[in-house]
Amino acid sequence: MEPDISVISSLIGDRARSRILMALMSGKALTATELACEAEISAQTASNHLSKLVGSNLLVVRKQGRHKYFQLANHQVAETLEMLLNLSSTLGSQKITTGPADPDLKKSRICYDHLAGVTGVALYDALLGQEMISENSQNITLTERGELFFQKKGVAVDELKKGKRPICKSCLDWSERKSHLAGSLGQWILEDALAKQWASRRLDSRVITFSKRGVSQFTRCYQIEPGSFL
Amino acid sequence: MEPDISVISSLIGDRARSRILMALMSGKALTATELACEAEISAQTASNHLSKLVGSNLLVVRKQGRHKYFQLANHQVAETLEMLLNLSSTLGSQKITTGPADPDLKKSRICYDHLAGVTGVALYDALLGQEMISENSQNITLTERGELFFQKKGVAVDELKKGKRPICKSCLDWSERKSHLAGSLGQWILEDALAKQWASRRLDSRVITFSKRGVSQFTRCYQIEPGSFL
DNA sequence: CCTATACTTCGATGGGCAACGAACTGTTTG
DNA sequence: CAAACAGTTCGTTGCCCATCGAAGTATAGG
Repeated sequence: MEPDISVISSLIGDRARSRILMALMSGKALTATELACEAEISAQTASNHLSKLVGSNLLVVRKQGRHKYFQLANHQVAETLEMLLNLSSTLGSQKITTGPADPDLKKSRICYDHLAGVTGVALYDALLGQEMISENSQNITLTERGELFFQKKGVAVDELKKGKRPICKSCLDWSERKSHLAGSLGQWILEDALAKQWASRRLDSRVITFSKRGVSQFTRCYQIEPGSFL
Repeated sequence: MEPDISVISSLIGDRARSRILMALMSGKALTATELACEAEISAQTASNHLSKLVGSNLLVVRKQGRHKYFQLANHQVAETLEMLLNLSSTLGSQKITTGPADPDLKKSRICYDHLAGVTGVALYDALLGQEMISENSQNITLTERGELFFQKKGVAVDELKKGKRPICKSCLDWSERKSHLAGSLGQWILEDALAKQWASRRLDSRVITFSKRGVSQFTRCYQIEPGSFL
C-alpha cells in the first residue's frame, strides 16, 4: 500500500504549524514558547501543534531543564519543506509576513543569568580552544588550567564547587544552535562584565549591549578572536 | 519574505485531493469523472477540488469536447509529491495490510513519466555499475560512455541536452528507498520499453507489467543482472 | 428536437479541528 | 516556602470546508 501523503501534508498545511516548521528550517533548536511567539499563537495551541508534529516524527524534542527544544527530525524533512517552499514560490502564492528577529537579540542576550547569542558562543569556543573547559560526551568540566585562570580573575572557585549548581554547563543557543556557557561560572562571567560596565542590560528585553571599550576588554580578557565578535 | 507553504500543503493535505494527485502521478491525463471515481467522491465534490488544484497551478487542464483532462502541472509538482511520498513512508505512517495489487506496484510502476519500483532501481544500479552514469555528491550525470551507448540506441542526446530538463536525475524510490533514474533519459527509457512492447501500462493504475519476453529483452539491453529482477 | 453524458453551481449540513481560558504539573529562583 | 516561568491538559467555542442533493450549463449523437 502506498503511504498516504495527506496525513503529513495536512500537518504541514496548517498556517501555524507551517510557521513553526519554517522557523525550524534554520536548523536551530527552538523552545515551545519561542515557537508559539513565532507563529503568533498561544502557548496551549503551540503545545498541541508541537505534540502532533513530534508524534508524526516531523520534529524531535530535547528536554533541557524546564525548556523543550524542538528541531526538525532529519535532513529529509528539511529537504521536503524546501521542495514545498520552491513549489510555493514558483506557483506564485502569497507571501508570509515574517517578523525579523531582533539583530541585537541575536548578537548578545541574557539566557536566565548567563551570556547567549553570538557573543556567548564565541566565549564558549574561546574557553574551549584554550582548554579552560573540556567537553566530554554531554557534560563539560572546568580544567585545572581553567581553574587557575579564573582564580586569578577573582573567582572563588572553591566556593562555587560547594554549591549545588554545576560550575560549568553547556546550554544550547537558539540563535546560533551551538553551545554557550551556563552554570555558576557562566553566571559569574556575565555579572563580572556587567559590574565592570563592559556591557549593560537593556530594559524590558533580553538584549545585552556591549560598549566599544567593553568589547575590547572582554575579548582580551578571554582571548576571544575579534573576528568572531561582530 | 518567504512563500507560504501552508497554502499548497493544505491543498495536498486533503485525503480526496491527495488521491487525485496520486492518480495523476501516473503522468496520464485523466478526466474529472475518472478522478472522482479514483478518489471515491461525487462528481460535484471532485469538481470543487479540481478547480482548487487548477487555480493554485498544481494541475493543468485541457478541455476536449465535453471532457476535461487533468494533469500535473509540471515535473516540479511530481517531484514534490514524490518527496512527500518518501517522507510519509520513512516517517512510518501506518502501513495497511498489503493487498494483491501491491506486489505489482512495488515491482514496477510509473513515477510520473519514468520507471520506478524494483525494476527502476535495478536499471539505475546497472547503469551505474557500467559507468553509463556517474553519481556525484547529489547530482548524477551521463558519462561519455553512457552518451555513446544511448546514441547507439537511438537517443538524440544532443537534443536532450538542449532541453531545460536535466537528462539524468536521481529520484528516490519510496518503496525501495534507493535511487531510480528520472530526467529526460529516464522518460525515454520507459517510452522505449512501452513502444517495443516489452511492457505495458495497466489501466487505471500506476503498475507497469513486463512480459516474459520484455524482461529478457530489457535486462539484456541494459545489462541488468537477472537476479535483481524478480 | 430529445436524450444521455460531462461537468458546474448553489445551498444546506455536518464534522473535524484550531484556538483559547482556566487550571494543572514540573522546574528554577530567591 | 512562595513566586515566577515553561509547558500541558481539559473543556468549550466557533468556523472553515468537504460533502452531497438538486438544479443548471454545455456537448455529443441520434
